[in-house]
Amino acid sequence: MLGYRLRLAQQAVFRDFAASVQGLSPGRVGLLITIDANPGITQSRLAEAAERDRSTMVGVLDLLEARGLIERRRGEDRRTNGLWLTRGGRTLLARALRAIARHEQRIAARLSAAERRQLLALLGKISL
Amino acid sequence: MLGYRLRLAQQAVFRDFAASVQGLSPGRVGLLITIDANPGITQSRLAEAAERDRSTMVGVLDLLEARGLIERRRGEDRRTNGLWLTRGGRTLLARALRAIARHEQRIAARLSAAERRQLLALLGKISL
DNA sequence: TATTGTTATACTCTATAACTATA
DNA sequence: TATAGTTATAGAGTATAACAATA
Repeated sequence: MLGYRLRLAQQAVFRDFAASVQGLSPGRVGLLITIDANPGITQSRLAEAAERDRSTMVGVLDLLEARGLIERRRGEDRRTNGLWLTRGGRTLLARALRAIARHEQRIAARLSAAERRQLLALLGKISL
Repeated sequence: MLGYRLRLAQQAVFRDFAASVQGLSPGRVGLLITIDANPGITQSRLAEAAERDRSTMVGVLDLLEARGLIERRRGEDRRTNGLWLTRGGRTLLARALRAIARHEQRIAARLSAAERRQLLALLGKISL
């Protein structure tokens, strides 16, 4: 029951996210944020941060690179690729972050400030 | 933030579910429950109930049938297949439901009764 | 004409194993 | 030997389009 209701709520929030941040899933935004905060991060360390296999990253980064959002540059350790946001990537990330802020406000508007705090606290207790 | 925390909580609960109910995902259990409650339900109406395309059902039902959990029987409207749980399906469903009850108790144990009610209410407010 | 189950096909997201180039 | 990126492959889980049988 709780798991089910949790999933419904998560899906509702996800739908709102997808509708407001077009063309960038939560996971992709997370990658862009991580790269933005750690310019030159290698693919493997990004994969660790996202808790994904490094082989999974390859295709995702291929897509982000093909869309002109990120750049791979060979590191001084020539086995590695450092990752950077392009100008376009920074622009899109900034736009996505504004959309996410509006999205959060829309979700938060369904709750009072106290309820929101409560919900976060209760979710924290469950997320062992 | 809220969406993210929601996802973490949902994943934590899902992990506990998967660990306690081996070999049957929440979605599959839902199908067995629906068939159990509606013996002879057709594939298309089951698909509607699960909010999936009827073509998606085919493969899932093939698997459940191959595992001997369900039976397809041609309906009097000979375009349709009626679905029934087999004896093995009923046994496994009963076992899964007991495991789910223990799972729910384990999750609920992280919250007081009042907190649990609160959480359900707050999730309801979000799940528009 | 419309519906049911099915198939062929495809897309997303994920992983494991093995390869290559470097270290 | 060990690591980084890559490729081939696979497996859930999902969908759309088209087809045969039936209504």
